[in-house]
Amino acid sequence: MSVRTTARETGDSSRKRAGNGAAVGDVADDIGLDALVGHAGYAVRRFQIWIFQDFIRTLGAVDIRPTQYSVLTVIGANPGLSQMAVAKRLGIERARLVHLLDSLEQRKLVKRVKSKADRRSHALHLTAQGETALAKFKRLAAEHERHVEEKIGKENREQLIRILAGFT
Amino acid sequence: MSVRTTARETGDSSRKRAGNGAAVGDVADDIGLDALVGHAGYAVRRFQIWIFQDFIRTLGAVDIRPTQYSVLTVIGANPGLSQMAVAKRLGIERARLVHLLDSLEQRKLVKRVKSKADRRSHALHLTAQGETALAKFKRLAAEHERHVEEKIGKENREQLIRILAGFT
DNA sequence: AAAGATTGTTGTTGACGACAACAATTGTCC
DNA sequence: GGACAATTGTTGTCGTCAACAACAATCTTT
Repeated sequence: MSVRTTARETGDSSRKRAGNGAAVGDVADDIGLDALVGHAGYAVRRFQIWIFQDFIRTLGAVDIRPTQYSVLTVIGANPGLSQMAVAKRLGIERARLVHLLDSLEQRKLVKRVKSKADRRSHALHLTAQGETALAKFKRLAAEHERHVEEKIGKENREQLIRILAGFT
Repeated sequence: MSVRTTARETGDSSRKRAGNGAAVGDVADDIGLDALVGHAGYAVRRFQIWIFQDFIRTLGAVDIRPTQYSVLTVIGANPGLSQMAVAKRLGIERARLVHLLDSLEQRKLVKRVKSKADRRSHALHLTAQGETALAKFKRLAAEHERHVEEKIGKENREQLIRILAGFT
């Protein structure tokens, strides 16, 4: 199967599958992906890379990465949560959350308050500075979301969110 | 594996947006995500993690990870490609591809043939063993794809692939 | 032929997920 | 009430992965 070709290296060769049209263009030199098309995971991975890069770039001025943003958002919406609760909600290891919070606390965006109900745990809160900062982050995140719309279309973005709502 | 079976309890309550329905269930204890809902990137990230885990698990018996599969697929469809061409096509660093190929070559699935046209580059080919192995991998990948269908629905999967076709 | 670009390679850095072990604390069971 | 198990935050290790930087060998350009 698929033995033919002398195919010089970089060279195009193989008249490929014209049916698709366009595609990334930037990346696609013109090599036939064939079997890779139709794999949901591959498309999702590539899209996820793109969307994260845009997020990081758009929020670059405030130096906030996607994971940090999700942590701040959850704490902002649910003040007093324990680290365990936040970690479970976002699907990240509590060990990883420690470093994330160390960083955010160092930047005075979050504070760990010793819980009196359970002296093992910390109640997480945004600082006043953290609140105003998060408001700014949200505006930038909204801008990023507009980039997504421009990229895949307004309806497609909504479709996407609807389809994947179960994973949120 | 390692599907942590959520223990009860987050001691939060705070009933929030119940309108969503279902959701992951495993993850969502009941903490309001609020602003996180509506962010395409977050949903995509969570979905991508799920889909990769299923892929890795489904192809676990043959010890093939998503990136390895994509490399084999591209080489199988375009024999003779250079490492640079494969890397560019898949959007991975050529430095990273070196290790990937080292591994695949060690397993006798791929061979690097010195190109006589350009003595800097290697022409990549599947070995005979690699061809038959890839056929098996593709059957398992198809099974994985069926898992995706079961998870999000047949039409939704097709919608997804259609929406993200530009990134493939 | 000299200067510059490309290819494969090695190495480093940092974000990230998965685990394991630990002290402090709480919960449970007898 | 007290021994034992479970939970919480923490530290550390390991492996994956993207992003760079540097390098030797080899084109390509002038």
